[in-house]
Amino acid sequence: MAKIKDVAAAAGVSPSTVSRVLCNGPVSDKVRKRVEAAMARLDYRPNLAARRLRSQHTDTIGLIVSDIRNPFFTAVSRAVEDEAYRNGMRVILCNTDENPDKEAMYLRLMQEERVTGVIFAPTRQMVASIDPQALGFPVVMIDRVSADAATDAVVLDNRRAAAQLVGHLLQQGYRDIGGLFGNTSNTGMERHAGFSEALQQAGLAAPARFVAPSVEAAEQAVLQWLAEPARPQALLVSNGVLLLGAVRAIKSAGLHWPQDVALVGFDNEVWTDLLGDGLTVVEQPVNEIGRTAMAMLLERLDEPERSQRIVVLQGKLVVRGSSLTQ
Amino acid sequence: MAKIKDVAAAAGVSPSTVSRVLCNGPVSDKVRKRVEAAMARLDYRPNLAARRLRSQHTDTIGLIVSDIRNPFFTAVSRAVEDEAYRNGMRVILCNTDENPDKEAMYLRLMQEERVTGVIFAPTRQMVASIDPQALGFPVVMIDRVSADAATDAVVLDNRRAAAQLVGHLLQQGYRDIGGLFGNTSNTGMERHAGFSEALQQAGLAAPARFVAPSVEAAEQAVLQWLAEPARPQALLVSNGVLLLGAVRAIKSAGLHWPQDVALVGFDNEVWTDLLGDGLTVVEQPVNEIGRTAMAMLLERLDEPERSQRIVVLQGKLVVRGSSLTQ
DNA sequence: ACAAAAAGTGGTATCGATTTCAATTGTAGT
DNA sequence: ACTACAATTGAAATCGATACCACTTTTTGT
Repeated sequence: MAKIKDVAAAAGVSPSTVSRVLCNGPVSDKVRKRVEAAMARLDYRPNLAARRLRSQHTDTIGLIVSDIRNPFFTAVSRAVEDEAYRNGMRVILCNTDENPDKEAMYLRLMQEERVTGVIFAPTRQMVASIDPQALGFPVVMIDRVSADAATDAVVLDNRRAAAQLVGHLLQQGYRDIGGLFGNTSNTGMERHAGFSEALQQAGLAAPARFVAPSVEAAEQAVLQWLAEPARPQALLVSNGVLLLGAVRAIKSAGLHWPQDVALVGFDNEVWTDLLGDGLTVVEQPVNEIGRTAMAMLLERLDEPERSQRIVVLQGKLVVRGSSLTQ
Repeated sequence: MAKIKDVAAAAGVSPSTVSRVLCNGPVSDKVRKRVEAAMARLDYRPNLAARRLRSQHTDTIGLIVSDIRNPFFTAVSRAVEDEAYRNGMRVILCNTDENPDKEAMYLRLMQEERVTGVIFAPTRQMVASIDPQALGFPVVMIDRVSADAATDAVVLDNRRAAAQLVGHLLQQGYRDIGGLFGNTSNTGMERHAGFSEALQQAGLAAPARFVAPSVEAAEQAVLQWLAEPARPQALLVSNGVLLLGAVRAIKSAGLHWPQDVALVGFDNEVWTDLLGDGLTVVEQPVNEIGRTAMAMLLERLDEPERSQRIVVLQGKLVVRGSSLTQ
């Protein structure tokens, strides 16, 4: 494969000049044409490893999420990648499965890659132990981070969103409301806080359960909960994955919403409007989260000393049949 | 950030020796311990760009798909990444949106990255024009490739799967069967072929329509088709994305399956068993496709001269209520 | 037309690792 | 104890680009 020296020789110029053509440096039009012709003739491809080593910037960002199969992360990652490629950067995607060891391993890998920056959806545990300053690259946290975090971050207003769902249920006349939350992420904790506060303000109990962030765990938990005598009239579920589990549980118990149990949740996934009269959910602005995270990263790179910033986005309440008493 | 020379100095050895520790070369235990201690003390992280440049292998593979938000590709990509990281390789993910220009651009990028290999789900257009030999790295095609392709590939037996669906519909007594296919991928073409053959063998017409691979396009097409006087009794839809569009169309037309129109399709997505009595689909072995593609790539790297191989996997017919006449 | 400034070009060092080859040390056999 | 051979180690070259500096050529202003 041709290298820069070959191109230089073929075009009758020095390697420096070829490099300048590649990087849009100052080159006369005549020479530029000649060099470009030589590149085309030799089918030249600059070696990115060499370029990165010498120039000391990798134009690569890391995106660390729990599981790309979670539609929330799928959507965010697509937005991040589009924005990254648009800015001439590449993305390395890592799935941690909510496992702090994997998180640590991938952060280490990011250091070896000398990435320009990282967008990170951490577990609760990692949020507590991480020191973003010591990493050597800027980090923008998404999801799963409390509003007092010590890094740049893009988050949903989780408390408010949960409170909105509770408010809607109260308005529909429900009083016996249970909450199901993921036990590994900060997001779950925040949504739980909003849920509790809203119910307490109404003078009601706020029974909550916490499960591992998987469809199966949620299905199991909801099945059991619905079989108990003190089963709630309405269920609030803290994300799309758990919501799917809840749906499966309710169906396999032979129950129906909203008659037997009302159901509301997070994440407006493609199937939420197809089930019966639809599921009431808070929709997260997934594209905006991804785009904003990438934009914040770029701004931080531009201006390393700017003060840390947290962007709080609002969810959108989408009311459908699963929570309407009519 | 510490470099290999610093570690060498701190451990009182030469850079070569540090390198040998890094690469599991021959080093005495005593020295290895000393070097590892120095690495830990200095918080050393090898620079992957430098290592790649010198060693001439990047341990990076490219994964080029149309859109990671298509659940089929989401699942495949997760399988590929797991397998890759397990083998000490990294993955660069690219979304082409079925756009041949983007495909070409990303292939070029892969060359600049000097990737070890690529896993690629190409459009029909690209399949026709690409010369995998000229790329400089091995390619394993997935999905979207006909059985006579000139590269390694992992594909579903699309003809047979489509024929299976048709067979099932025939057995249920349907005679008026329409097919909806994506117009950009080879997959759509193959499934159409299987569909046509099966119906012709039964002496029946095989009305087919082709649309852009998006939910909206499918919804539009199905809405229109169902409004025509000669509307089919049963509809076969060629992938999960189009299937979602068909579901939306049937719902918004106020129709029900299987009474008004039977519906069968591809891709066993999470929501397919939640709608009414469920949708009959052919499930693709998504994990196996990803794992196999990665494994084939590794084998090819191991043995560049082995003869080209195509692995044909079988789909699994999952019968649900949407196609049962009872 | 001339000085000063700007633009274009080439030579060489360098990024941070691995590789190659030579040198040294250690080990075993007789 | 001496040779032969294996196991470790170090010195220097190298991967393929860019950065820096010096030099030449062109442009600009007066």
